[in-house]
Amino acid sequence: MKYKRTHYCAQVTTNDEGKEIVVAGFVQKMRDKGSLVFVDLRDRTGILQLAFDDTSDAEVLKKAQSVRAEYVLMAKGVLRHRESVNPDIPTGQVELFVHDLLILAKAQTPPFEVTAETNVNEELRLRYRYLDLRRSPMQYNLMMRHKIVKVAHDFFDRNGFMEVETPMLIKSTPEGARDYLVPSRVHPGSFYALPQSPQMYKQLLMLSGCDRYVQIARCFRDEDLRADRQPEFTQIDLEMSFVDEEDVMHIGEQFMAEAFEKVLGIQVQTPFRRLPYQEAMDRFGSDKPDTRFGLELCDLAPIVKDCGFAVFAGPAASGGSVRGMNAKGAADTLSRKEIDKLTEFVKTYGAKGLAFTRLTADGESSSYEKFLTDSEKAAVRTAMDAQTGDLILIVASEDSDVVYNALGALRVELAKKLNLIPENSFDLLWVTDFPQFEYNPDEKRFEAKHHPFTAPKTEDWAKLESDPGAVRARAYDMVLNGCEVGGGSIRINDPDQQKRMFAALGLSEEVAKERFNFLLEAFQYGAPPHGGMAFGLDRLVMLMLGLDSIRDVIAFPKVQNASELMSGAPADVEAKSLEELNIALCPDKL
RNA sequence: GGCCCGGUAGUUCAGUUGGUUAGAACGCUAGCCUGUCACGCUAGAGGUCGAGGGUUCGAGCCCCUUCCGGGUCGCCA
Repeated sequence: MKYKRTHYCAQVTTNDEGKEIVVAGFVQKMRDKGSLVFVDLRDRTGILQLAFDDTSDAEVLKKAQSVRAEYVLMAKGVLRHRESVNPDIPTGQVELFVHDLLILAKAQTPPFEVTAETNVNEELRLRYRYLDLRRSPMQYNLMMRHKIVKVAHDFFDRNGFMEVETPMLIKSTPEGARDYLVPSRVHPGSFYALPQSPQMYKQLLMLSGCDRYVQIARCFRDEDLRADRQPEFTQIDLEMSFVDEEDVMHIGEQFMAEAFEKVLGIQVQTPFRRLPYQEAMDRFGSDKPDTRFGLELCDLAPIVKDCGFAVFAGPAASGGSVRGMNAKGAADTLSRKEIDKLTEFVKTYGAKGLAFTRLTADGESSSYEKFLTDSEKAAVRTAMDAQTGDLILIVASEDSDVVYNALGALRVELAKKLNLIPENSFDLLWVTDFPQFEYNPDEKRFEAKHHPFTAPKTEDWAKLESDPGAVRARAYDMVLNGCEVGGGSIRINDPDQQKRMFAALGLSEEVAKERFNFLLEAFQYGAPPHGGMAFGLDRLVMLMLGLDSIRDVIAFPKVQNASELMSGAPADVEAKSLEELNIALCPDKL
């Protein structure tokens, strides 16, 4: 470098006027007024105007006139007060009158304008991600992500956690999400898996006496993407020895409080509210409820179990579920047509339909009240606290999960439609007392809701074999604005108990041994009681920044079909590479 | 795997019941301009209408298939 940079663009202030300074960056914009030229120079801090005129060296002026958007420049000059001030930018009082200009790199015209507000198709942004990342909102997102990670390093260090790296090439365990597999060259026909989480390794670190572990860990799950889900993502992963739920949750809350305070300057109240799983489901139809608004669910089964409307009476009488919510004051906001749309909406969650009563000031209409007696009709209205102007929405199903899911989703959809969600608000809570198991009707067996290392509540061990559906886990999820941002549990630390858990999950002793022998074996050598949790970093950053796409907080994200548009990954490999790995492709399946 | 939405200059979009040579803005190129900062003025270039097939005298528009991107259900211990 001919010169050393002395200032970032937006760091200069009126106090620097008269000083000789050197700045470097990209050309945001060039305005050529003939013998008066302005160049807006951008670096990651912001923009500084460079000025040239006919008192400039002729060569320098000519060079300035030749620059184009996104050229890379270094400029040496004297900072001076502007003749005409621009109040819209932080450096709008000053400009750099340039004595020497270095064009360090030329740039092709970019495929889209590199400006803060861009309206461009995301596909194009991702194809040219390096240009997209030059934009100030993306710079901001990456910087905020960095700050959250920094808080994590500092906070956990201060609290006695040590960072340990766990392997990326591990043994595949077919439980849970689909693994990404990596073929082994030296073991033909064998595969590593990329970790879905460092779960077993961090438990082994507790057994190793690390006592408190943390890792900013990359995790991989070969499942379909969503707006808030990437196949490759980052967890703030932690584990602690000699603790119970309270200790882990306390650390988790303290970390969140520090992150919000140091990164956003927002005080969050600790301890967070706690909601047992069943209450969350009954009131909000979700195990990750957004409690920033009402629209709570109401159980109508007791009222309609004997009614003449089979759609309600059937599920209500036979262990299914009939629940509703009252969209207060929405009778006029939502037309029949929009209610039909909501009906289609709940159908995507497996509901057969959406019953409604619309109490507009001009009159009442209902899809189901004609089937009820006057007293049943009144009882439903009373239970829902229905007044003129309200809209009652009801879902009934033999499958309670369908009712919870449909209404849980409908609740959020309605809140958005009716603008019930306060902006810039953060709602943090714990959901506790999760069921240990989830019944899988296809495989006709119970599966771990969390994972197979989660300890059941002490008093529920007795029901492990006799009534698995009633066993509650020592697990907890942290929920932020209706999204799961973290979760964890107290783990099983006794090898016999762990074996018993595997058996309850339908894993034969042989299978359990084959998959988890190293863990079971390790536990024979004395595992301290331990537990931990993991935060989804990407999702946390997204929510803290009020964004609705996880891709906006990941430098180089993947798109819906799990490919990366910039590099084109995944891609074919040379036949030689496959040969080396003893891998043959099935051409008819490609 | 299912459902929904989108794909027209470099970009964002418009494009009438299917009808001549597919438009606008921004950007780009060239020229002019001493206080611009959404600079201004003048001129200009720029299109396999995602791709393939079909219907039709005629397709950006209708039909089928397919590719790409987004949302979502399933899936995500």
